[in-house]
Amino acid sequence: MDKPLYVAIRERLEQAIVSGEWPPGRRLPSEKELAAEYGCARMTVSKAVTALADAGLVTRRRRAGTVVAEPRPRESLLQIHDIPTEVRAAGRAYGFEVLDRAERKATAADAGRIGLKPGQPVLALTVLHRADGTPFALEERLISLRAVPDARAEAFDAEPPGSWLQARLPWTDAEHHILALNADARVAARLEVDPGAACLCDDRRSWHGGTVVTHVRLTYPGDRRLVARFHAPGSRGKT
Amino acid sequence: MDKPLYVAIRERLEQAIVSGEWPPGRRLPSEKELAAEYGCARMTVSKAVTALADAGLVTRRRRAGTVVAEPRPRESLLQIHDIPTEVRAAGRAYGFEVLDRAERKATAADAGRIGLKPGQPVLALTVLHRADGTPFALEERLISLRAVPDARAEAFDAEPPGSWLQARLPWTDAEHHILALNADARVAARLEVDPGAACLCDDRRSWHGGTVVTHVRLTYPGDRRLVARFHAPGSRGKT
DNA sequence: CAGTGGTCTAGACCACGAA
DNA sequence: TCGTGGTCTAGACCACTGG
Repeated sequence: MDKPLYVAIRERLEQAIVSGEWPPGRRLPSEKELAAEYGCARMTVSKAVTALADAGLVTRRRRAGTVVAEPRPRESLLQIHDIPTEVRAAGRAYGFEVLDRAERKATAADAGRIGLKPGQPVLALTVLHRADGTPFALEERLISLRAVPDARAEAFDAEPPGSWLQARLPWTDAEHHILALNADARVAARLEVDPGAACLCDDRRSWHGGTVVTHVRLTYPGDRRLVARFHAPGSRGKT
Repeated sequence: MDKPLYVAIRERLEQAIVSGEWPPGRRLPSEKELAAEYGCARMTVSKAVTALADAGLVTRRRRAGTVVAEPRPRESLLQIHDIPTEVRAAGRAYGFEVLDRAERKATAADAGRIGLKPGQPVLALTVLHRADGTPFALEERLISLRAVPDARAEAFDAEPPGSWLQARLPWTDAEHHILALNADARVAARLEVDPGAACLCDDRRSWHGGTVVTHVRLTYPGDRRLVARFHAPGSRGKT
């Protein structure tokens, strides 16, 4: 695996948190205990736990120790952005259907969207996400089959492509372009909104290491909110 | 100031970079040199420079050293989001006008927006930003006068309030809520778009340390894009 | 090859704040 | 009070890569 020890420690802790094994409020072992557990210096675990705190997964206070943070509000977090998780977190039933699927060589238009050279094999998918049966988001995705050859054989019947991809090839970098559009007839029909209604588009490109993996355009009804939080580098931040 | 040494070092380097004193491509002193310069251990400067690299201000390569990064593309970066900078970076002439200004006790509606208790003194501003004379964004801002008493005496004739605030009380945390709206008559008139046109709203709340400083709603014509980039914690990332 | 950043160690002192 | 995290040291070895 070859990854730095502090990354491995961070991932193990992260896994315990996101899987729910350690629920919000659960206290983590102290740095000293973690150092003993992993047989390393305290600074190494400190680096791992500090990264979790920067990511907002845990809260650290002197004497009180490090505890798993309450999950942030119900809105879509731009950083995470797994639609099934988002819908279920709002207490709604999640469903999806693959409306269209095509495997092809990237056209010039595709190439511009995904950031690959024309001619590279891609998988194009259109997916509708639903919450309590109501259209929630329309997803138009391109997957680089060079980066993810397994996608060719995947039916995407158990999991939508975003979640499937995240499990196999988690992104290391993502770029979102966000814009507002008036719904055209096609989008209005899919999302069951009035033609001309303002919709929010999130064009997202994801990399794994230096490789472009996927491009997705998510179109939401306009009253949906995207939420992004930023923490100025090096500052201690708010409570 | 009592701030940690690695923060002080990061800020000094950051200052040299954002001020343009060290232009893109300029090589920074090596960690060893910086450690000698500041009279501290190499790990301390390493922490500072690593933070700059995480923020994308510099790129680091073994043997080649650390160099000031090329500034990222021309679109609004959600993390930075200074409108004059954004407009000028696109090679357009920037202008703004304060359309409305009122000092008042926070109403219940204000309180919800800015995250303060009702009755706290706030300054409410409406500002129109222009690029080459064309409306670029409509800004509706609340400033906490408890956090920024100087704002009461400021005319905002040289600088728009966003830039002015950033210079006095830089945010340490920011939360953006992004949504799409159909322009109502008032917004359409201000932005000179058709009524009903899709507009992009960025509702932003900013903190300095634990204190709410300001809330701003920026409304853009829908074809404007907001761009956000994320780097997964602990990963090495793309080129 | 040699210099750079990347990681890690085994200590240390201190400030904070819950008990 | 006293355990916790926050910071810092003065070394170390290694991987990578430009010259």
